This record gives sequence, structure tokens and C-alpha cells, in this order.
Amino acid sequence: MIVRFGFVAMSLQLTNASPSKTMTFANFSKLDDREAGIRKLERIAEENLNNSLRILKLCHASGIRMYRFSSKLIPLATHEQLADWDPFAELGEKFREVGSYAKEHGIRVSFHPDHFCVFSTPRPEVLAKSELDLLNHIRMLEAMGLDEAAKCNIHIGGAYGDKAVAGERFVRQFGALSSRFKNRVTLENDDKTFTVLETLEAAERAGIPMVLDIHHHAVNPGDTAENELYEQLWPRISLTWQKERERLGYAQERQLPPKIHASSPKSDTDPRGHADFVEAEPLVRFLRHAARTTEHLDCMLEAKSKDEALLKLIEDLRLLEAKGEAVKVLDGGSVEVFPQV
DNA sequence: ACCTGTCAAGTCTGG
DNA sequence: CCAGACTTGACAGGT
Repeated sequence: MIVRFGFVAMSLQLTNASPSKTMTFANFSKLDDREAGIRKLERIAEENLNNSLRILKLCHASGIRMYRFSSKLIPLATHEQLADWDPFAELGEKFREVGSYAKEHGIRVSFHPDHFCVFSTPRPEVLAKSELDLLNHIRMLEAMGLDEAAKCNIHIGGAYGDKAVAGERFVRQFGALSSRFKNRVTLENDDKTFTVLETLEAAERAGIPMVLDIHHHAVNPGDTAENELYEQLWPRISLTWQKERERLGYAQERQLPPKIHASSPKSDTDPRGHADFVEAEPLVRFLRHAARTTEHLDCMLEAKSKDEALLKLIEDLRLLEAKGEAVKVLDGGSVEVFPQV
């Protein structure tokens, strides 16, 4: 199995390269000239896009072919007081430049709208804002000129006292959206509420692929035993990706491989928190099991040390390789993992 | 230069 | 019913 690794949002190797610079609404409101304020928002967004491009160039130079953009590329993008502002009119060219670079160099990119995007909510106004937030992320991918392999990863949301009902509501409310949404979304298990099994059931019913977060699973496993995850759930998760490839017309697994998230617990007292780096051994254990049924897999690292965590993981995998473990480092961003027998 | 409170947004918990 | 926690990077205002 070929595994490609990626990282999230910012690079610690580059200096002054934040892709998430922002301006608060309070600050925007202080400006006398609203038009000048909007131009400033656009300048900040342009800088964020330039820095995203610098990061993609670093990825390419390092052999990394997976990256998640910051959700904060356009400050105040969906603020209701700025509903008349169309940032894409001014920024379209820059978005296209970023997307073209990713496409030309084979870097799989994504977004992860944050926890304000909740399709399980019972509140209509929250649902409407969630839809707008997701649409904004989809528009960014469209403006980049990327096809539907580039997706937005979301969670189910809150439980509101009844997880089964909330899960139903997610399926119903998300299902009411058009294919423009459905074709751009993946669904991830979370660390507190919806387990792998519950998320998988929702993903299957909504007809969208599931992203497995193995750290979230470790802290929120529900009744699922480790071998059950390997034996029963991973093949089902894999199938959600196969169905997605069939739906969108991708013939090969490598054109849209299943995606997982990996991170390590921050500490014993804060096991849900993300550590600076990612431990190699538990990850390899999972990968070797997945390798029995999967040929291509993409693994997003969610570590505080971002791209440096990826560098360190590759180094640690080299050490395992030298010890004769079932991994072979291919380059700075990918490894081959041999199946558990 | 460094530290602290705040930020547009949602949900959950505890008082 | 309301305040605070949760979580994250960055800004703004203070020292």
C-alpha cells in the first residue's frame, strides 16, 4: 500500500508565511471608509493565498502531495454584514493560480470548515449559516479550478441530548442539499460524540465518503474493538470511497484514495489534545492492517508541529525500515507499507 | 519584545 | 437561564 502524508494549514519551516491572517469585524467596523475596508480584506486574502502557494511549493520541493488549506483564507467571508461583498470577483485570478499549482504538481488538497458547520442542528438559522459556510469553502475550491476530488471535510455536529435523532437530522438536512454540496464533502468521526460506526452509518446513508480519524477513534471508540475496526469497519469505510469514485467517474483508486487523519494524544491528562508530533508505531500498526485491503491511502497529520511533524515521522519511519519493519520510505512525503499477515 | 484578552460563528456543562 | 469551557492562530492593546 502506498501512503501519502500531508499536513494542515501552516508551515513551521517558512517564516512570515501565515495563510490565516485576518481582520476582526470589530476592527473592520471601526474604519470610516467601508470600501477601503473591503479592499483591505481583499489584500489580506491575497496575502493568505500567496502564502498558501508558497506552502504548496514547499510541499512539491519536499515530495509532499497532500495539503489542507486554512479555512481562514478570506477574512469575514460569510459575515452577514458583508453579504453584498463578492471576494471572488477580485481574487479569482489568485485562486486559480493556487489551484493550478496544486493540480499541476499532483497535490491533493482539501478544506476542513470548523465546528460552526453543523448539519445536525435543530436550529434553522444555524443550518442556514452552516450551508453558507460550506458553500464558501466549495466556492474556493471551484475558484481554484479543482475537480470534485478536492473536498471539504466536516463532522456530523452536536447530539442535542439524542444522538440517534441528531444523526437522522444530519442525514435529512445534508441530504436536502444539491449535488454541488454532496460531491464536495467527506464526513469524519469526532472525538466526543459520533463514533466511527455512527459516522460510517451516516456517511453511508448520506452517500458520501468517510474520513477515519484514528486518534478520535482511540478516545471515542464506542463499542468498537480494535480488531473490529480493522476487520469490519475499515472495509466498509473503504467502500464509501469506492462508491464515490464510481459516482464521480474515477476509474483508479489512486485518483481518489481513502483518507485518514492521524495524530497522537497530547498527554495522559489531555488525551484528546494533539501532541506536537505523531508517534510512528501505532500508526504503522493501523496502516499494516489497512494494507491488506487497500492499495492507496492518504494520511493527514494533525500535529502541532505541522510540516515538521511530517518530516520527523518520515525520519522515524526510516528508522523502522532500517530495523526491518514492514515499511519502505519512498520520498519525503510517501511510504510503502506492507500488509499485516 | 512580550503578555493577555478578544475574536463572527456552536454546543455542552455546571452553577 | 446564563456564564464559561472547548480550541486555534492571530490581532490589538497593554506594559
